[in-house]
Amino acid sequence: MAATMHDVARVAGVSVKTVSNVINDYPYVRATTRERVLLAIAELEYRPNLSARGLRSGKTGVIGLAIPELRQNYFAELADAVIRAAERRNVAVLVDQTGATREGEMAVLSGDRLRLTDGLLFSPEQLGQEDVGLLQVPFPLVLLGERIFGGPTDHVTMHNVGSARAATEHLIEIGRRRIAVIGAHPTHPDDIRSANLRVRGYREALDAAGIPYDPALVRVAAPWHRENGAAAMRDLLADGFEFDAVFTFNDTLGLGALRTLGQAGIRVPEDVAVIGLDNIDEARFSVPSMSSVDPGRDQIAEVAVDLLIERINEKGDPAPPRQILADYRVAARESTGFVDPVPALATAVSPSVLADQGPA
Amino acid sequence: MAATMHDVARVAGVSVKTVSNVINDYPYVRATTRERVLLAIAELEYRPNLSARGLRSGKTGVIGLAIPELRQNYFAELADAVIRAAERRNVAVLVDQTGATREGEMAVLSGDRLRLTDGLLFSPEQLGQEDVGLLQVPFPLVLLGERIFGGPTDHVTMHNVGSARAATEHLIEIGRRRIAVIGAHPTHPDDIRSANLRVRGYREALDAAGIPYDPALVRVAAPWHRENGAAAMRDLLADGFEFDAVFTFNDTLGLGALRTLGQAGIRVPEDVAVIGLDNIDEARFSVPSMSSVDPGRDQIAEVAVDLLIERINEKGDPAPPRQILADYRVAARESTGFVDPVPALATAVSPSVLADQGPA
DNA sequence: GTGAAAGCGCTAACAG
DNA sequence: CTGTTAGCGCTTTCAC
Repeated sequence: MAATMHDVARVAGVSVKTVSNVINDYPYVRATTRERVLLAIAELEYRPNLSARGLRSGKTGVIGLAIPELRQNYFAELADAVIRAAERRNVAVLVDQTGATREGEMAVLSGDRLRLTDGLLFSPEQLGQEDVGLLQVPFPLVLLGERIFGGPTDHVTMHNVGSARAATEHLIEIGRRRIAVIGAHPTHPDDIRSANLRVRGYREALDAAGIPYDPALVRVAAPWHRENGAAAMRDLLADGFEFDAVFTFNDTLGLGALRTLGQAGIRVPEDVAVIGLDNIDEARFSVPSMSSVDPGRDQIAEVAVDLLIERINEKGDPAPPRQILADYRVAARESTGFVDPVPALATAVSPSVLADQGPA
Repeated sequence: MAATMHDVARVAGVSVKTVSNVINDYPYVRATTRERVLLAIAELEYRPNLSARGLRSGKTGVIGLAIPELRQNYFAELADAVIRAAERRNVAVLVDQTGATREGEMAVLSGDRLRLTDGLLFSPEQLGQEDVGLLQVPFPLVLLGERIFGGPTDHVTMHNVGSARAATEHLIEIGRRRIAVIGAHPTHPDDIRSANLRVRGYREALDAAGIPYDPALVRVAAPWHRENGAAAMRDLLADGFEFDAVFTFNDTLGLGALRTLGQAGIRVPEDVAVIGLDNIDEARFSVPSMSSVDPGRDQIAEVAVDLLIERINEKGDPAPPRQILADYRVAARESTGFVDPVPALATAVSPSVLADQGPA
């Protein structure tokens, strides 16, 4: 049987209260007493029972992270960043996969799958703006991603319009004019999900450069998987190959498009420049290496964990929901004619806080 | 304040024991009573407090998974499989990253980072055979990977020798004779870690086919990252290019090697056939797609979770440690001259061209 | 500075 | 079949 606090107290010749004080860094403990207690702890290899602590304090020190699937690179890297951020704050992370299904995402919000967690970071992939009401849950929740805006919870997300505009501007800067896009969704024009936000950023860049918008260059691809990037590129080529650059709405689509271009014998970046968005690790290792926009994933993880912990510890009336947009930057690589930079490092954290709740 | 069992009992007009019985599917509860309790639970939106349950029962229903880094594809896919397997058994998974450091791995074993978990799945990357003693820990532990063998705990691992032999045999079957290897480690010949096991499988296949072993074709690369696969391939080419196939000890090395071959203008598979090991998702999407040996990751996850749960629930003297080897199979793709199996895709591409989105 | 004692919400004897 | 009750190990008033 593992040692309990009472055992420690007995061995150290003090009361359990004193042991508790030592463990919880209560300042008013005489140094010699503290020493004796620590000795007893070491001797007995005592470890606090976290279930008991959780029961007593109402907090477990664990947060949940609900994502579609770890095998999608983007989410693996997000989970990595979240776990690191949480660890720095002495919090553990329980990872839940929704399987990218609507039922999975609803189950997470119902709280049935919440296990021993104080709150949840949630990155939906199926739920959309029309489900915003489901975010009204009886536990601390921080929303990630670009599926829903203006909900009742804190929300940390990349800057969709800005990073799409940056990607497009990068292609324009290297002299491209016929810039295709892969990853649009066939949705209502006023829908604010990320595909449309990225189309908006793309058009803003075109407008600013005085380049006319050609709907024939904007291709649908959903979901944003490699197969669909490859297929969309095949379509683009079949339709007459009248473009000199492609902006794919994520890196996975871009890697698929690169594959098709390679098979078709089209040179990248000479004939077609390619840029993605997400800056997943893999983009550095394709042939050619792929330029991308880094949407500030590490920063998103840091901020999201901070906000969630803040909400968990919040007392009294909850503060109004906040939306945080991460900083972004272009990572230029071979696919847009740059030599690979030294590996990118974590950027400083200076999130832009949006006053209103409008979409990014 | 959230509802407790007592609230439910009061509303349903029964005792807490009955509520507990209903929740825990105790069979001997009258149907009408059960109905009344379920109604009260729904009405109050009651959720059991898992800290209390954990304290009482000594089990939390959570297991830990300690891996080097989620951003390594292999581990993301492993974690994915583990979480799925655990979910089927109604267990949650807390993911811990050791950062591929010795300190991180030791910290995990010390139990200091164990939080609310009933046991641990541990995949070391730094600890080696000499650290086998550290695996003697006071909590249920199941070892994964190929760093340590013969330890005091259950161990689930791929079949290193067998899958390396299968990879080599595959190359021999398509007519290759000068088969290089990338990924050997500069260790003692009697060391049993996976690099050596894979060299052994390679040699077994050569011997069986009557092909002489040429040490000049066996290249060191460590760690098994893309950069090192690319570098080893550059070395091989620089040394005279006297090989017609390469077996890389994991897929990541293989993708690096592919990159070098592509840059050097060497045709795959015509000039050089390539096969990896791990069968990560990414292997299906390189150019050309890369053959690999599937080491049975899903099976490893299933079995590992089963063994761990079994150990957690074990009473009395522990059974002796077991070692389980997973089944493996070759996934033949373009890099060894096979056409890809049709990729499973879920495309929603009716209008390939997006309708105009209105003014920007 | 430290001790005594209550009780967090649940499960599992045990009694009926 | 169902109710009563005693803790699980910890934190936290409240005394001293």
